Amino acid sequence: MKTMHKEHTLTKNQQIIFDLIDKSPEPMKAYSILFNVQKKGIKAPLQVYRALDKLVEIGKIHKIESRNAFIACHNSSCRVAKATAFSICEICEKVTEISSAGLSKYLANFKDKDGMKYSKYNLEFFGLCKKCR
Amino acid sequence: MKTMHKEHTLTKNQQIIFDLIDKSPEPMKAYSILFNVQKKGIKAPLQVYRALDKLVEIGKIHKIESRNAFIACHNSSCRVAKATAFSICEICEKVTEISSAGLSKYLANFKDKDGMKYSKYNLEFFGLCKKCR
DNA sequence: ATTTAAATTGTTATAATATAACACTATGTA
DNA sequence: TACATAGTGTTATATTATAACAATTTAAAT
Repeated sequence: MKTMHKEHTLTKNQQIIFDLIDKSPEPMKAYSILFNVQKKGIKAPLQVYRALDKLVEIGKIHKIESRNAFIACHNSSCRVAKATAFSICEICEKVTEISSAGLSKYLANFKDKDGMKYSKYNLEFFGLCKKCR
Repeated sequence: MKTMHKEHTLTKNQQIIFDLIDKSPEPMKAYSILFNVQKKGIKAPLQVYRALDKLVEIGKIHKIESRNAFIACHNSSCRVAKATAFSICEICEKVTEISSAGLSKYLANFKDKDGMKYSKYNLEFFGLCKKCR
């Protein structure tokens, strides 16, 4: 017993789909994932969506909401899908996960007018990446 | 000539759809909007989506990306759909536009690791509203 | 006033994204 | 073993969104 929280051992489908997304240089859409894993025996949308749901839940991947696409988590500070921030290039669609202690601290401590705090958030910045400017 | 920026006079379809969203206490989904405006002669999804696109573009409404739903803008400080922030209750799905000078200033000035600034962003906070706690 | 460009409309069809329902299988654990 | 929980495979369907094209309206610029 050495870890605080359970290590999620991925199931076969979850592992196949995670590996694909993790290798991809850009966010992947569900049906593109489906197309790419059909040779591995995953034939139906639901098999993909179920794996995606679980992978999002345990924080291995994130959904880019404005793009309906999924990206592997490369940010140790996003505590299990609770707090995510991305930059998105509006020309080339490159997406980068933002890893800023300052930003996550600011947002984690943000209180609205009623004094309410929110432990979970998703932030998407839009602009032009270096290449596209 | 008294205003700096053009006043967008809404077209008939845009006005019908904006009025509906503006009256709604909660974000509305496209096909729910369609159902509600069919009696006014708007019969096809595209007519709805085109009006929605335009209303989003001119900042009269915002899209709640995580919900695929649309809400009227009640925040004078969101400069034409460029910078939006919402709180979303995960139980009752109540959505509130956040109007915080501090937050918008912080995000407008946020620079990533490469020193890049993003003028446009969308932030969605999740939690439980007062009623649901 | 007439022309022209730009935006909007109406329409049919279809693409893309996502879930319901059900029977079955694997896995962990009491 | 038996029980609960999570995952699988499958078919069907629901939900969200856009393509393509012809017609019409609007704005503004001669």
